[in-house]
Formats: sequence, structure tokens, C-alpha cells
Amino acid sequence: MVCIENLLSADAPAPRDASTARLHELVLDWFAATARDLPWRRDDCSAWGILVSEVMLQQTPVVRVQPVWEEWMQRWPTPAALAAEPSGEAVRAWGRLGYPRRALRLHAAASAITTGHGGRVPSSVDELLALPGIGTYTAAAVAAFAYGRREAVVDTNIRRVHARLVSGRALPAPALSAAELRLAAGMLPEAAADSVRWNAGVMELGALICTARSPKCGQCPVAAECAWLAAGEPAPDYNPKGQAWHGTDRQVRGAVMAVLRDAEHPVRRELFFEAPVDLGFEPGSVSAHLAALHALNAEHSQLERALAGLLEDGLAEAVPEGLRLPR
DNA sequence: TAGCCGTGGAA
DNA sequence: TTTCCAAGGCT
Repeated sequence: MVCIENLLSADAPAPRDASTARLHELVLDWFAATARDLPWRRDDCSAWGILVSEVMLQQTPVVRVQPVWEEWMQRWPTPAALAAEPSGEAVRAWGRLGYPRRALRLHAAASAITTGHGGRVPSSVDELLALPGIGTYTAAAVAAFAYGRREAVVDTNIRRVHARLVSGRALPAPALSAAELRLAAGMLPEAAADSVRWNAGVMELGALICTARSPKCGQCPVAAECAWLAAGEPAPDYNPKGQAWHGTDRQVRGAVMAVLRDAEHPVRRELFFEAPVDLGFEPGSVSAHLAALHALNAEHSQLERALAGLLEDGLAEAVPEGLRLPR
């Protein structure tokens, strides 16, 4: 088992011991044998494709991302191609991936890359961090997966694997800690190429085997080294608090966005507040989304907040005819 | 830093 | 049916 004290006290050189090397071997072998064939993992995938995939994958499962990613790559194969279109087109093409502000930020990142980096996705973590919508995880992931850099990638999967395998806990703490970042850095193989595969492999292990709810320990390549299993699978030491959804502003925002995404013309503002009599549209999904919005029976003030919030966030634009997606 | 920001599938 | 969770980021 890996000695956690060694890893946590790593100011200086990353701790290297036989058990860490053993973990590297086991995970890298397992990953080589079982990795999913995802399009953004292929050798011919551009840095831009990897960046887009990483943003889409923020809080959204692979199975829902893949088809949208394929459409984006077909339509916008380069940052410049996306930057040349209105941001509203990015929001529309985002579809129902959720958190549509990510689409807005990706469009803004494409513009920044086009004007500030000659159209090429930057390769350093600092430059990536300066782009909108790119935080510590995504910057490290792009540097590692697109440019082969040796970076500690720390996502929810890797945090969970480390919590169990090394720290003996059922789940990582609610918030990412500096100790976890040091731990991840200390676990990284020395060779850059190995470190990239290690990051991807541990992430894959968390996604497929060491899952949040019912981990498949019987299929785990490092079960024999797992501190959590050795400790008798202790329960989590905190209760995760779920996000409210029904009756919240977020639900109303989502319903409004569904209307705007499918609208080819500005949507009259009154239609968001009054049950539609004459929609002014051909029968279709816009009216269906409006009906769904009104079925929420949201308070008038809540609807006002949602519209104001979407305008403020830049996800919607007020025009004389009503509301539409931004230019 | 805790709270907010969408959506849909699995348990 | 309800709850939980998914390759986070931003303020």
C-alpha cells in the first residue's frame, strides 16, 4: 500500500517507492487493455477537439457528449471557424448538454485563441487558464492530453480513486484541497508519456470501475492495493447535499433556454409571461417548449429573475421584437 | 468559499 | 417516485 505520509509531504521530489511503481504498472496495463475508443483520444484529434471535449465533459456524461462533439468538429474544425459565427450559434448547437454558459465561454475562448494565439490552442497551463471557461482541471487536461505535458490532472474520478486507493476513504471531500493536488502530483509517473496515460487511466478507472455509487471492486486492477477495501469499506464521513431543481430559478432558466434554442426568430417577451394564444410561430418545438414553460407555473418574479439573469449572462439578447440568442 | 449554474439517466 | 451524480468554473 502506498504510504500517504510520503506523498503528502512532497515539497521536493515526488516520492518514488516500489508500491507506487506497482500501481503505475497495474493501471497502465489495465488502461491499455480496456480503454474506451473515444474520438477525442485518437491520435488524429486536434488540440482544439480535445479542448472542446473537455469543456463539454464538464459535469456531463460521455454518452451525451459524443454526438454533439462530432457535430461541432464537423461544423467548427478550428477555433477560427467557431469564432467567425455568432455566439448564439454555439449556444444553439450546444443542444441539451446543460450549463449553456459553457457554450458561450467556449465561443469566447475560440475568439481569444484566434486573436491572441494565432488560432492555435495554447499548450501551457498558464495560457490555458487565462481562457474563459478553462479552470484548473481543463487546463491540465488539455496540456496533458493535447500536448503530452506532465501535469497532475485532478477531476472527480481521479479524486475518488485517490480517496479510496490511497487515503482509505469512501469519497473525496466536497471541496478540492491542496493536499489532494499534492497527492496527485506525487503519484505522477516521471516520464511524461507515462504521466499522460496515468492521468487518463486513473480517470478511466474512476469512470468505469471505481464509480461513486456501486464500485466494481471485483474487476479492479488495484483492488489488492486499495486502502479503502483494506479498511473494510468504511462509509462516507459526510452526507452529500443534493442540488435542488424543481421549483428553482434554474429550472425556469432551462425552460426559457429551450424556447430560445429552437426559435428561428426573436420570441415576443409577453409569451414568457402569458399563456400563448397566438404564438406567432409555425406549430413545432417552440410552442411545445413554451407550453412546458407555462406548465411549470413559476411565479412572475421568478420568471423575471430568470430572464434578467439570462440577459445578464449574455445567454439571451433583448431586441425590439423580444428575446433571442446573442450575436 | 459556499452557492449557483442544466440536463437526463441510473439506482 | 425521488435522489444522486456526471472529465467543473466562476464569483
